[in-house]
Formats: sequence, C-alpha cells, structure tokens
Amino acid sequence: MTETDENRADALFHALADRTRRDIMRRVLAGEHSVSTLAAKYDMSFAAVQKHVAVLEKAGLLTKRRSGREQLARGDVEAVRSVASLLVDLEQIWRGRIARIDNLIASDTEPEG
Amino acid sequence: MTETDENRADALFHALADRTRRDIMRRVLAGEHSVSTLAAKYDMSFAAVQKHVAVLEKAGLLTKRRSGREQLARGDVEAVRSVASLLVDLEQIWRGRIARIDNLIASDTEPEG
DNA sequence: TTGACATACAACCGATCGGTTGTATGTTGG
DNA sequence: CCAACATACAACCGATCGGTTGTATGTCAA
Repeated sequence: MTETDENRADALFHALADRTRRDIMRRVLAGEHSVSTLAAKYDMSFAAVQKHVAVLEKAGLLTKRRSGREQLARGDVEAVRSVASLLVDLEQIWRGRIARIDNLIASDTEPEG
Repeated sequence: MTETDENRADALFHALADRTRRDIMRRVLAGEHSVSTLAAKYDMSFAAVQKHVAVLEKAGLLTKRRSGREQLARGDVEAVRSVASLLVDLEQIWRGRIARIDNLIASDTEPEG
C-alpha cells in the first residue's frame, strides 16, 4: 500500500487496459517474439506496436533480450500473478466484511450475548 | 475473446488503473458507502469522486441502491473475480508454453523417438 | 413549504493516450 | 564496405482522462 506499490499497480492495470497490449501479452506468454514479428500481426505502424511493447516492458509484464539484430520479448508470468494477487487482496477485504456480518448474525442468535 | 468481452476487459482494467478508484473499491467491498461519504475521504471535489464511482459502476465493479436521498454503493466481488479470471487465462497460455517445452525435452531424452 | 443536503451532469481545461511520420542508431549478410 | 533490416525515439495530432465549477433535480426535516 506504499506509494511505490500504487505506482506499480497503476502501471500494471494501465498496461492491461488496452486490447492490443493484452493480445501482445498472449503472444509473448506463449513464446518469444521479436518486435517486428509482433508488429506484423497488427494493422498499425511498427512504431505504435513498439510503443505498446515499451509500455508492457516498463510495467514489468514482459522482458526483452537481444538476439542479433532482433529484440525478443517474452511475457513475465510472475508479473501477471502479481496483478492477480492485487485482486485477491480486494477479494479478501470483501471476505472480511462477510465474516463480520456472519459474526453479527451468530452473536444475535446466540442464547447468551 | 469476442468484441464485447474485449470491451468489458478494457473497461475493467481501465477502471482499476487509478489509485483513487482502487481505494474506493476497497471501501465499498468492506461495506456500503454513500457517494458523499466516499467523497469526504478524498482531497478532491464531490463531482470528481462521483465520476470515479460512475466509472466503477459502468465497469460493473460496484452497484448502487437508493436509500432515501443517498445512493449506497457496494462492491461486486464477482466482477473482481472476473478480472482475476482474465489473468488466469493469461497464465494458462504461459502454462501451455511450458508444457510444450517439457514435451520437447521429454521426446528428446526418450530412448525411442 | 422551504431550506439544506445528496446526487447527477454539462462545460471546460491541462495532461496523458494511442496513433502517425520521420529520423537516428545498430546489426547483419553479401 | 554497404544496403537492407530491426529497433528506438522525437515531434506531432485528435481523443480521452482526471480534475474543476456551475447548475439542475430530487429528497428529507423542521
């Protein structure tokens, strides 16, 4: 819940809030792809795709390694899991509310209060 | 993977890509809050908070019910889980890659190919 | 009834977003 | 060496974002 954590959450959710970037994630989680290979899949300029890849990289959702003149991108499943864990945190808050409600009901129906 | 699904994913991730909205989600998952009560918690105008609530509502992450002159917002944990399941889908793609790699290794090391 | 409160929404503004084109820098193969 | 390829990045543009103020509407309480 620190400032840094919030910045990271901002970057992660923002990066995933675009269908082209989500599609890129699917591809790079399935296997390594060069930026050019990815760019060929979409009806937009190379530069646009390169910027999408850069957004995902800055968010930590993918990493690149150089291979000759190509940059091979691969998805980071740990980063994906870290987003999932943020949602689990949210769900845990909800569980806390349910637990409180359950306790309230239990204490109301207990013979001795 | 339909257009509608992608639109929903866009809306969900976008809604969560703002720290004020994530904070609102924490509060409304913990219990019902009126828009005014929520607005009082943040250093911004009532209208700004009301718009944040509207973004979350349109994404389906919270619902409102009228109680007198107040609108009580409550978080929808199912919507939160639906986001989590999108991430599970991504992770499954990655698992598929790992499985393919494992199979490759296994067939390489098998005595009979 | 009326005044205060709760909400919604429109109009506006600077900043960021997602796209473009153009240019610069590496890298490789012949 | 050099021509083609792969990448990066800057500058620009229209659209959307996150905020503001102002206004309209509905509801409650005295």
